[in-house]
Amino acid sequence: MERKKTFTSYDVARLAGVSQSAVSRCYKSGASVSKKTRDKVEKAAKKLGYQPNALARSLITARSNSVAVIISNLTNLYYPEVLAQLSQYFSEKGMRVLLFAVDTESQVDGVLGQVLQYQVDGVIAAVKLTLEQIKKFEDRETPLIFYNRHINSHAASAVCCDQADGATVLTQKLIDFGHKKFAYISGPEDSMVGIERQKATLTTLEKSDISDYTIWNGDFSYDGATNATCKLMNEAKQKPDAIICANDVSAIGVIDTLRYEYNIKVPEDISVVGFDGVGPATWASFNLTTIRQPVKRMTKAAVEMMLERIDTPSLANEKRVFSGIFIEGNSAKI
Amino acid sequence: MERKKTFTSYDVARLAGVSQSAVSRCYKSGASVSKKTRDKVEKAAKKLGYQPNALARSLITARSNSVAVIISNLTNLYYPEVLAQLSQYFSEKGMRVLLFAVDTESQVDGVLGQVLQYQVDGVIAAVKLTLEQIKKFEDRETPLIFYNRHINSHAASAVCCDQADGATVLTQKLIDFGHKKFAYISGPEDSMVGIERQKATLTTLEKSDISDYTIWNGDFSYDGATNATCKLMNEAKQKPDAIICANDVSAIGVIDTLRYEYNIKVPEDISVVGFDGVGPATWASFNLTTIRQPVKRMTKAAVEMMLERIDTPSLANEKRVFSGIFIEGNSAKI
DNA sequence: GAGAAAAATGACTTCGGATGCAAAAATTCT
DNA sequence: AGAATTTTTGCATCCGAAGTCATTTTTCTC
Repeated sequence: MERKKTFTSYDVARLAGVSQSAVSRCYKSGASVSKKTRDKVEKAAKKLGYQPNALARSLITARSNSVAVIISNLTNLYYPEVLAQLSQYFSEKGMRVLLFAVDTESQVDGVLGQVLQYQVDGVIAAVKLTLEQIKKFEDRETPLIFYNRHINSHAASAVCCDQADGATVLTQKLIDFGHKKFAYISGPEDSMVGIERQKATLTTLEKSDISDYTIWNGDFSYDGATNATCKLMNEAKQKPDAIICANDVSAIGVIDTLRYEYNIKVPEDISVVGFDGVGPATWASFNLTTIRQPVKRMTKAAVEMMLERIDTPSLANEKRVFSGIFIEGNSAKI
Repeated sequence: MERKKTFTSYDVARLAGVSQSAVSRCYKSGASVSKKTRDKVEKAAKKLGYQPNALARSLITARSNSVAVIISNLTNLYYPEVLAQLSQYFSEKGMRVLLFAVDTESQVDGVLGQVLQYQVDGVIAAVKLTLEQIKKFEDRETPLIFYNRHINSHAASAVCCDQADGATVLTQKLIDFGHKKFAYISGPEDSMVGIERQKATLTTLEKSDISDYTIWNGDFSYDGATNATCKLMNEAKQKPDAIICANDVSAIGVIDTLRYEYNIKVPEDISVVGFDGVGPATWASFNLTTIRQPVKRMTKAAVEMMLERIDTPSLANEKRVFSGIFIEGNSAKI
């Protein structure tokens, strides 16, 4: 495994007849270089196809210009959009994204070591971290921003969509319309987002003295929702007239199952609502009534907060909470 | 911007009462370290929360253990799955993914400089590159593997799904069933994949002396397909009895439009087929008849080829072409 | 227990670019 | 033109871990 033959600043310097420092300065904005030297260097660099070695630079400047993005479940339909946006915005700011896609949140711990080793300037985590794990970043003064995960303590910054608010709005609208019997298709038990949505939903129901609801275990997935729906239809004593789903993909699974397995009309017979506002939610087959998360604004906020904190590590932690946008589709009578 | 206070191998060495070399050796498998020293070092490292600096290591070893993945369009529904798999497999092999998500392929050129600067050990490109761009990687002996893009010359390795074969199978099945009048919803003009599928489709039709087909411009997207379908239904002299779509998302757009805008039954009145085998294709609403790309096998192959070439840069270029899998759904009479 | 072989260790150098500093060159001012 | 500035420039050093090599320690053999 012999070293690759790439050119270094010394090669450029030799060819241009200047010192290595001069070459280095040509790649640093605001450095003092005469036009003559700059021309010589640029010409030589071009001739050799020279590109500065970002690793060497990072080693000395202690800035890698890269950010780790830790995402739990890229097949979730919601996250790819988030990732694309983050990547886009960071790229515009001259930062690179080092992707850590974990299958299950249990893999997170193994990944964190890697994250630290790569000397990333910051971390965006769309997974849960323990306080201990958070502390590791704190100790290093590496800014950490959660995406759609709160942390009880104020140990880290976060960008979130207001899950509770969105769920409340949705539920209240269903109640106001006159729905009486509810079912809730839940997310995975260990999902913070799922728990918040569920809690807000149930609270809202109970505030209106509605106790006629059942909860069925989905897991944010189409298949999970399908199973939950079958169970619901087979086991529940009476059919609900509204089904509130933990996310859009679940809602889609529910709708499909109702329509194609039980020949039930949505929204005529049963209303179904989701949460997220993913692409397929707008497809004519579903035309979901849902809460859309303002992904662009959220990711942009995350990137901004990150850059601020990289420049000024002492900045206090901050949480930015965005309200979801109610989308009136045609999957619920509202 | 003062330097972050992280511990280095010297700190560990001092605390453990050994030399820096000893610390370094403890982190290299197969190095010669006595148990006593190793224990001392491990204890000290743990106490300080020491993590080796991957940048410094990469600088001296000329191996960054990271791979650039350049992807054009993460909102495409097909790519997130690819990215998740790549990330997963690379991670298992101890490699990191540096993500370069470009919006349009015109952004690629700007990104390539970055890719090189980061000293990635290899590049997976799901975008088109010019021969000149390819040559840059060749010059550096950085392995380059295309994903679902051919390059005419043998200048680079590639992992592809056999677009032509898949399209041929699908088309032939439709012909064999007895469909006579066809429409094709195309992909973007500059998409290699789209062109190959289209060409194979048309060739197959013509081989069976079918000239009764029309082509409508989609762009791999739901909305594009919707527009194309409306045009088709409004402008075509007679309705097709089969619509072949450049990808699954288009097919879904077509089905929805036919059903909800024109009240046409699929597959009873018109057959619709797609290509890719994305998640939503299996949803009950669509139950698409399609060709599924074996994404797991393809990404695994890409990762394997990459690791081989990183170890042995002199390896000849190689193309691995996988056949798609015919999925008989219920969106086409076949 | 002496001698030979093997294993472990640390001093020193290296990777490639950035930067402080002093010297040199260019510019401005008397 | 000469002095006083200001701008450029190059030398030397640094970042943090890895590898080379000579030296020391341990293990093994007879």
